[in-house]
Amino acid sequence: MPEIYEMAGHLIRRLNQISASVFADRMAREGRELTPVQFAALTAVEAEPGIDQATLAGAIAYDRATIGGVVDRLEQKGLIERTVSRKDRRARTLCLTEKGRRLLDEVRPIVWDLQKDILAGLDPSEQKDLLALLKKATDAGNALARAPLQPRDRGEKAKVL
Amino acid sequence: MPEIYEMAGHLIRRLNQISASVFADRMAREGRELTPVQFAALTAVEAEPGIDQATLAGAIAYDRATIGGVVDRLEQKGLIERTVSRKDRRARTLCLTEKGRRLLDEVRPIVWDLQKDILAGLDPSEQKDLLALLKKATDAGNALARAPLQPRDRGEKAKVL
DNA sequence: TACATATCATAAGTACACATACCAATAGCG
DNA sequence: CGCTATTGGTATGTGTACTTATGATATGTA
Repeated sequence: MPEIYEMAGHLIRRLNQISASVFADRMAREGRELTPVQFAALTAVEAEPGIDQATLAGAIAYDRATIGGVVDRLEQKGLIERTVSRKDRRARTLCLTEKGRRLLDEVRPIVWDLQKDILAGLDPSEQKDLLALLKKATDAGNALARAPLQPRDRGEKAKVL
Repeated sequence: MPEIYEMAGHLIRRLNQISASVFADRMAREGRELTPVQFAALTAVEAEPGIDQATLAGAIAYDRATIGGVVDRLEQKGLIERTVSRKDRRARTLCLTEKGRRLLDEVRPIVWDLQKDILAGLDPSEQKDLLALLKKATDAGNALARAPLQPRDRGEKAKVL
């Protein structure tokens, strides 16, 4: 019987913990206040302006209820604008504000750069292997997650505007 | 500039999400109500009866404040007993109850078995590789986490009883 | 022994992450 | 057109996961 320290679940949780910590530390050091989800949400809204909350949730693999709160905070910070859709009065259409666009442009290179710190203990070839294995495992396990990723067509524009 | 879907942070989060989901689903199917942390905590208390909360937190790499809540819930379920230490009146000594010991014995094989479902998309040799890389990356990044793992000596008995 | 320092647990506050249930609104179908 | 099923967002509740602050207690040192 393996110890928990050898189990997949434990190791994955630990690495996620490290990853979140690296992200938070780096943001703090850069004088930014942005969480990983918030960054992902901004990125997805930029890629598809006018996206509604449910579609956004699927695009970054989060729960609908969770995204509600995330968007609340992004709106409070003035990074995102939320308007009732004209096509579907249930839906909230999301767009970046000027401030949001600017912040995203500034933060993106930082987030990109910090990725290497997460796996700093591995040499480049190991990093590449790990990334490939993570990709394969997450693709295969996607359906098992509570909030599966709902891949979006690259060219797809928001249908619900 | 890579998309978020290719970034280490995103992939790690997704795999953790899948891992947590597999754990929860399996527990529900087996008619058990136990979260991953709760399982880890029970395991650590069994390995070192009389351990205090801060040491427990270090042993399974959780924040001290988080563990407080986890232990609360385990105590409420009657799986753990919490008593003020006689050696140090600040510390709370933790021990499994008979019910806790029984539950742990029943659940352990299930948790062990479910690990393979988390990485079901990978073939055995890839699973082995991924596990090794995860181990190396977490060991190397341990100090970066907010709640680093404080490895315990295998034979070490609780000093604070 | 007096005192500064460190440690254990808890409290309060923020932010996820999810389940569940609900309402408003749309969509599919006969 | 009316009925039913589905969907988008929110509300509520549970359980992490962390920060910062506080009180009680230990500990090291002068």
